[in-house]
Amino acid sequence: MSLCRLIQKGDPGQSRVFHSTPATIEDVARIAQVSIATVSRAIHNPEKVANSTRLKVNQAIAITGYTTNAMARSLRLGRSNMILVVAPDIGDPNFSSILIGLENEARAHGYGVLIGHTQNDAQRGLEYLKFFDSNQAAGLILFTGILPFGHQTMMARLPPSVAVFEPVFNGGIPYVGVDEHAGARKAIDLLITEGHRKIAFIGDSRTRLAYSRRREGYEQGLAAARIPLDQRMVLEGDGTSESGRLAVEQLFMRDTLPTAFMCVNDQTALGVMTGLAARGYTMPRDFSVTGFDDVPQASFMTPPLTTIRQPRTLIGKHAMALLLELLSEGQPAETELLLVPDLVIRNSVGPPSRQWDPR
Amino acid sequence: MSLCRLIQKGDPGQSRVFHSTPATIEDVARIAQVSIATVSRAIHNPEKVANSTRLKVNQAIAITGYTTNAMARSLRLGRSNMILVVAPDIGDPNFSSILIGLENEARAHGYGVLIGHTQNDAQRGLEYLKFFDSNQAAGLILFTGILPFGHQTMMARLPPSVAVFEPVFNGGIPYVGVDEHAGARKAIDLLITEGHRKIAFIGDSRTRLAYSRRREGYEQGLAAARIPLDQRMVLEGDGTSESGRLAVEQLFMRDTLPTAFMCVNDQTALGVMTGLAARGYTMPRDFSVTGFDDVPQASFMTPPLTTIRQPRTLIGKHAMALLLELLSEGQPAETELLLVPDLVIRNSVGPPSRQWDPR
DNA sequence: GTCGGCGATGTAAAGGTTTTCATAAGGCGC
DNA sequence: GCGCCTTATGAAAACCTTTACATCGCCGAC
Repeated sequence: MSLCRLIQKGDPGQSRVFHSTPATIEDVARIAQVSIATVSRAIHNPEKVANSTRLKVNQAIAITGYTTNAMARSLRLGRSNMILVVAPDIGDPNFSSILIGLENEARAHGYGVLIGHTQNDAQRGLEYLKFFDSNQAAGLILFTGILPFGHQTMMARLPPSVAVFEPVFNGGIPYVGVDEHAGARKAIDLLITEGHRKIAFIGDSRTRLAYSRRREGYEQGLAAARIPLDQRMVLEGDGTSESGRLAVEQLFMRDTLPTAFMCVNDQTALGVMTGLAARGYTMPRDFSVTGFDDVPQASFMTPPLTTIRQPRTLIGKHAMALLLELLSEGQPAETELLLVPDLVIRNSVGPPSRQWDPR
Repeated sequence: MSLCRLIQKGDPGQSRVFHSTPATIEDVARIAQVSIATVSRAIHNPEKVANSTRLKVNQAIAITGYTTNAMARSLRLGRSNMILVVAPDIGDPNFSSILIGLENEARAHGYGVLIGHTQNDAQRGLEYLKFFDSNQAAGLILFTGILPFGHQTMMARLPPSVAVFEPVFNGGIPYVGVDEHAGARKAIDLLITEGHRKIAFIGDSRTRLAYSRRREGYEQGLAAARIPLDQRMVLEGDGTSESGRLAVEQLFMRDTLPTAFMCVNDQTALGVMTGLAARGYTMPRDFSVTGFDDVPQASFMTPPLTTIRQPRTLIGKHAMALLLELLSEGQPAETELLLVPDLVIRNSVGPPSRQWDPR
């Protein structure tokens, strides 16, 4: 009779996999002839039950195909095993690779990944907070440094969070990203090694830490090579390819042209190359160009772009690990984790053209 | 005294948003001076409570900032408000746009989107089934026509599912995707309109319905223009750019060359164009090439690829709508929903070169 | 032989919700 | 004025788990 419920529930003609109602801990307890408390312990604190009992329970679990009901568990425990990942735009070319890292790490620890995108709409960002209010998510990954709700007001209710890819402006939120300095240095050092001395920096005036850090890397690289910084060579765009094109136009209106363009990101680099191509120049013969990020299109540009690759999947992995640590320890081991990005050499960098640098 | 718990729980110096413990339905009931049953009804079946009572409850909800605990709700209801989206590879260029549509539609209906990727590993696919066993997800969206677990065995336990982008081989699973026939017709018709008569089709021999349908579209287009089908013009690749390059090599070894290449997807088209460029030809002067999908790189190819755009976001939206309908109605309204894709004209198609078509 | 302590297990409460069933009140037809 | 139907509400069970506490038996030390 201890088997009666199982049989009654299952489809007798089929194997155990085809229950209409999933088995509960009670089914397991009945078959193993123990109490539900023991079953729970056998699962989550195996060292607390006798070997013989554990064996019986495991057999019963195998027979019933029991899986813990996560809803009941979360309800009881007061926390879920979901992590919410919010991005302003899921379509961001960087997003999916980071997501892979996030998801892998989460899954390895029994967590699920929930996604949301806000389209930069604070209202929509707020909607996602309900996942925390209603206990459906335990932690938050923030993409692109944007707090998806009003800044100050909401800090107090903010769940355990980790920012990824770009730090959150002004927040005390742990951050996992790339060592922008080191990356920028790799780009500028390459250009200098190729022989360039007049190197323009096409920046991004939006207040993102990442961008100013890349610029600092540029300046440090020049300084290290004892090349004086020429402010006329530093232009501010907004990170779009259009702003890259505009920067080229501006430079051509002046008397001094650079031999190379170091761009704050790949989009800008694309714009720069488009602008130069429109004027009839060929890269890297006439000008050298570097980007930053290594977006998927980078290898399809003409010429394929030499750039700094974001270790996206790795960033995701570490960010999730940090968040899970935060969740269990309460305190993050570190508040900022920077990974050193690699230089990807393609075909947009060469020695300076004699035409512009007749030295 | 009805307020005492609220005050005790809240931080008196702050607004209601900063509770340490979230309000429960009981807090609301106490403040509104009604039973918890009434509160629940006021929220989910407003027409079942008196107007005056509903008002009291709503005020109490506003005061407490109450949000239904989704865990408790799901536990009680036996179903969750999460939809699992599984893809073999999250990094797939088509994935993120579809995801946007999926997520938007889900959120609009109070559902959350959970993601998983299997890397084509059935074992990992199986792991995701636990989300259903444990009641954490109510429905499943399958990406790229792959059932992430062994085929036959698992069909019986399969949760309500909708396939997206590509139909699931042999499964009775509702499918939302693109009208491959219509799309292929748009490509072939364009080439024919430009004057091409000798058009090669570089296919994908893998058994995906999508691919054979595109080929059917190719054949129908030829038939409609009364151009006899030349089997030597139909090559089978495997959907990779490498197979596109190989197809070019094969064709050049024969006596008859086409004037245009209709490719089963953009990757193949990229390979074809690479192969042609390697032999010194320029598109579209010497050859015309079309793709299918409009992957993000398509506009960065040389020349920018004329292709058929998958209405990805729309597909996602409809797929999620279909799944939610399935969840509430039990039966899908339709079992296959095909959206007509648009032709995106860029610069890889022109009139046939005199060199190959001296007519 | 008794007692303390310890290891293994069971009992029961708690977590927050939805819903069935019962109750109560109010309105209406006769 | 009575009974019946309807409408509004409340009490309590059920969903499934985890865990604090209680119980029980056994071993070793005295």
